[in-house]
Amino acid sequence: MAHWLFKTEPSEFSIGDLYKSPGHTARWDGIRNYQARNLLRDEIEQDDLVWLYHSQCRAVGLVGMAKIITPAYPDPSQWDPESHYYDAKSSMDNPRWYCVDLCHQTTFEKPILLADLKKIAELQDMTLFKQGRLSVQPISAHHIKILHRLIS
DNA sequence: GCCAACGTTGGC
DNA sequence: GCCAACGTTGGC
Repeated sequence: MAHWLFKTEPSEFSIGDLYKSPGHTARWDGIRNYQARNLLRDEIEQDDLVWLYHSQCRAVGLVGMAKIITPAYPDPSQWDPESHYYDAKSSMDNPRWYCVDLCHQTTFEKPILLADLKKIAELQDMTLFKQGRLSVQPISAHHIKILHRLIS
């Protein structure tokens, strides 16, 4: 079972919003970056775990965990002209963008702040630091061990 | 709000 | 296929 880091801007959709969603479950849509899309569509599997990361806010960092409860499926918002995520160039028979559904698992008592992650030498080769803008990232087993220590 | 880094677009 | 221009992301 793999672990992933998903970024979100809490002003748009926070871990609290996920918790408050029906069944603590929500669609993770609006991914519009090809590298992130490829991970979603080709690598991510049902039951994988997601570490949620809040960006563009006062307390930037990892805020909790969720589980992927569906395989990737075409993101319906790409065909919705009313949606901010509408993509006129995506066709039904060749969908360009994918999404998954997530179920909230835990919200950390205290977030693991980016400022603290930066202080841990063993974490400096995380994708988070090497590809700062990628909104869907793998987390290696080695890094997971270290992160688990930070929340226990 | 600023700005650096990065991704996308489009003319050639 | 190159690359300049432009748009977006995200920490601070």
